[in-house]
Amino acid sequence: MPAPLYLQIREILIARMATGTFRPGHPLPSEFALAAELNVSQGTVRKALDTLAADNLVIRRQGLGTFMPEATAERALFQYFRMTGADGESLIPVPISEDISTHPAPAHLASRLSVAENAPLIRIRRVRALRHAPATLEDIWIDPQILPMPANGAPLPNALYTHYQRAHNISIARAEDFVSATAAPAHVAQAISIPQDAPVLLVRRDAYDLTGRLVETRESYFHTDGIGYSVTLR
Amino acid sequence: MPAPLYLQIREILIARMATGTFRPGHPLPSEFALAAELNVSQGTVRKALDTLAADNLVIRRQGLGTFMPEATAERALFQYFRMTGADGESLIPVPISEDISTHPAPAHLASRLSVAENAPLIRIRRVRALRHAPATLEDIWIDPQILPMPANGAPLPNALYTHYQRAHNISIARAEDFVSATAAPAHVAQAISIPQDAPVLLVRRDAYDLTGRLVETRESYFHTDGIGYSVTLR
DNA sequence: TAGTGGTCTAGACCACGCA
DNA sequence: GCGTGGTCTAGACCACTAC
Repeated sequence: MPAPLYLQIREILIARMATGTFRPGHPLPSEFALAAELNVSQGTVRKALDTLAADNLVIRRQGLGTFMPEATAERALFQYFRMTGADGESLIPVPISEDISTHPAPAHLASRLSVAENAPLIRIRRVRALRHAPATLEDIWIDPQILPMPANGAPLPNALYTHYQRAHNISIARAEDFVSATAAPAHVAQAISIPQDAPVLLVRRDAYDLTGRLVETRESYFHTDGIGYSVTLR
Repeated sequence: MPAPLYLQIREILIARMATGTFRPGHPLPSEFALAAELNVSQGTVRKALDTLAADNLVIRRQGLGTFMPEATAERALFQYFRMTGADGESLIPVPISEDISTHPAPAHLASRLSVAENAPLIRIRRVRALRHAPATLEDIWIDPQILPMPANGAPLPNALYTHYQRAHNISIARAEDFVSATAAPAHVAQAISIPQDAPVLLVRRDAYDLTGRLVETRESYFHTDGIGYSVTLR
């Protein structure tokens, strides 16, 4: 049995976003235009667009159109940055330092990123502040085969997802977080000025693009003094 | 400007679930029956039901009907228990001990539960195992004015949300989690057999019913050895 | 004013679960 | 076979945005 029409339409639209037929920040064709082109009714296109909007893969604005989302810093913050104050107040991370280098893939990351053990991986290590104090160290690992990067030298844009989208037309569509508690390793403790072995949050994140491909994995350590990972369950 | 019809219908249906007109585990009237009764088209009822289904407030089953969800143990696990293994494997908590008592509301909880400081609150302290080892201690706080409980004595059902729904017709509709890392307090360390001050996850949860009222707040400590809090962001 | 998405309706047919 | 929700269509009108 074939998939329902509106899901077929959905996949077509996702493919067009993934391949660059539609461009981030730009409107998609109108519902009627898509319906005419794809030989379905406008209601079916609407249903496909509604499912995409529910997954934050498009943004609908009455009177304006349906837009492919742009990976702005604001969007990354709102959608993917989950750290807040104890009362839910939103926090803004401020970059302190950043270091790009290449390393052989550690065993526990190689399988996650589907590369051979010891294959070269790019590692971005950065320290950021929350509430004017250093609070997090992150290691971001990417496969240079998917996302080439200046291994040394050229500065990196503030929001990485913006870079992925602009330079490589890779849009982050979904992230899986795994949150645990651990004792701060020495390099983390030193970077964010806390005692070694102090309790810290460790957030492991796998980020996937529109085609479902894993494009980045990161390990973020957070000092959780009046700060925590917030999420709503329904 | 009035709210759209389908949102008005949505609120009516929520109210009927909250007041017991619809019963957990039972089907709602069919789309056509509701449409006829509420003087709207079947399509409008469908849209209202779709938004409810998206929030897990009803369950739709083709050929059977649309059901008000029952707060079963399985459902509580699947929907609200976020702890998994490092590879995402789901874990099942096994009760080890449970203790019900009454305490004056601590300051930091009184405001959250909207009761006076030192007003009597019921506290359920329980210890549970994951993978056959004690792994979590939880303190669950409720206002006896909302959810009366046998302060001492009578045993409690395994799944608390089941009890809320069966005995008081209160369905949990939404939960807000705030996850941080902390050093294990003495009573936690002792209960789950880890060294005092070992890093543990602390999950603070506020749970709301169908009317948006906060009915429970809990603080859960987890030993995160190969275990973590998992969530997908879109 | 023109064009977009948002709401609402009406009706047809399909897929599923059960008696 | 019957009743349920699921899909698909067609068309009308509203609300918002830009020009």
